[in-house]
Amino acid sequence: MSEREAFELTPKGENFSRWFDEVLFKAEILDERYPVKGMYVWLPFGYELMENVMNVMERLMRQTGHRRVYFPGVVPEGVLSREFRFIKGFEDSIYWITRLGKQEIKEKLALRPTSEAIMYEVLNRWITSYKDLPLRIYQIVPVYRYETKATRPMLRVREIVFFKEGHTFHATYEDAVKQVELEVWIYKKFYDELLVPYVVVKTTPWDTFPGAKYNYDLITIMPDGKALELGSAINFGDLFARTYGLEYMDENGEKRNVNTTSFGISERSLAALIAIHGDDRGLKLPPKLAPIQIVVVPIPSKGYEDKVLEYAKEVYNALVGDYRVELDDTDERPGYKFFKWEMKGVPVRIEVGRKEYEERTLTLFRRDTMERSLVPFEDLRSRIEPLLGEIEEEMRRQAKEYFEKRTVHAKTVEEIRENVGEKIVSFPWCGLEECGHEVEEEIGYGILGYEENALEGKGEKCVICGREAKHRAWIGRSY
RNA sequence: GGGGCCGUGGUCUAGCUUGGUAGGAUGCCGGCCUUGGGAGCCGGAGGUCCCGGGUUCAAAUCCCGGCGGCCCCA
Repeated sequence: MSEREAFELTPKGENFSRWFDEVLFKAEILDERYPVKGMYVWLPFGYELMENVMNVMERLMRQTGHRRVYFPGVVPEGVLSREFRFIKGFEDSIYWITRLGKQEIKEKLALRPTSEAIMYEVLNRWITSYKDLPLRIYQIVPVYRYETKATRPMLRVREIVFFKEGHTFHATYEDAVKQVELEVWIYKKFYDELLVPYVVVKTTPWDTFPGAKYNYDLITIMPDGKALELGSAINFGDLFARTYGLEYMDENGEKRNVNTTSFGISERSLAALIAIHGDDRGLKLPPKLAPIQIVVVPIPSKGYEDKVLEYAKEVYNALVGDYRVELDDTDERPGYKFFKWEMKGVPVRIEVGRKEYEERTLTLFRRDTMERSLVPFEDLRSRIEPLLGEIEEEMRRQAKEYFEKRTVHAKTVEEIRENVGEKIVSFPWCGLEECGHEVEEEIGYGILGYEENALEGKGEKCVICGREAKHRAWIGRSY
């Protein structure tokens, strides 16, 4: 990639991986040239975008009674390894601190791979009575996981920078069940706002997070046909609490175990947004999340340089304060600026040249459809709001179409085989473990999860045993 | 986990087979001319050739080891 091709991308349909790496760099989301594998520099534009994404989630979290906290980023080995089932899923991927300055350390410290152990260690002092429950907290911190597989920017990293993890504590199992339903609701609202399509599935018992009763995953599909896990809502029941001595006293003075859940998102959510909506010209950002919603580009011509620039400033001033707007008065040529702002996914561009100055009009360009329209200056403010809404609706429509094109419902194993790989395939499943395993063996991929009772009463038959199917299970390649 | 490709001014690269003056493009700085979809011309600055060791009169080039990056497959 040379600077000459600063605004050129490998076509997305030709090589998605390459397209994705290039767009992250050229749209100035990440600088991938940091000399530690799997760790990347977040550039200002990318950071602002990610902040906007996180703000959507934080708003939802606060609305539903979660409060932000901070727990330390290192944890002693003894605390971390107390729960064997827990560490089992992570033991190969932990970063250990084994020295302090020149001295060998007495007890190794781990960089947090997630924060359950760190929090639970302290929370048994916070929670003593039923009156302390429920407790809902979250934090946004980096977590470290030594990925042994090939790393990928934003998708498979060794430092997850924007890990937003919610942890909740409840008196009863039923309360925890309700909480997980709330978490799924939060996820849905969140990804609806990101314009990222998804399916919510329960994971199979044999693929459930170690130490969990069950968990729900949100799954989307990347342009290369692979499933990407977008988030997980986990019900631990009292399994974790028992290990860490999390107990409370109920109304009758009896000791009981706390029930806990956790859920989280990361920059993968942004990766999905970028991957699904971007095109061969770069990013396409939802108006609500774009760091710059509107860019004003003056197009000077001989003798009109000052007048055009003045007019462009007038346009800028009419919008600033209500919108995230930028006036690009840099000394570049218009064509260069067009490519640049399209790469960055700015939803609306306002072009202002001699013609617009003389007519007192504006040319509006929308990134999603690449269409231009001419409007009188007086109509600008009344036109811009509906336009941003239209762009969002169009992007939502495109996302739906995208998802439908990459999924299919199969009725037989043969049908699954014909489609899997290219698509993510759903199929009727009776719910029996042996039937699930048999599908996985026949197809060669794992079941991603199932939509619980989605097919109840629909008369569909399990693809293996032919009995009445209860669930719609999903299978396919995944990240 | 298996296989493959690669590392040279800020960026992308030529040179490596056959050891001998590091070349180009782009970007950057100054100037001129321009501006409706990546302009052009003139001048200028910018280099531990990823790191360590070895072979050699001589290493970007050959050998060994390490580090880092990318791609494909599972």
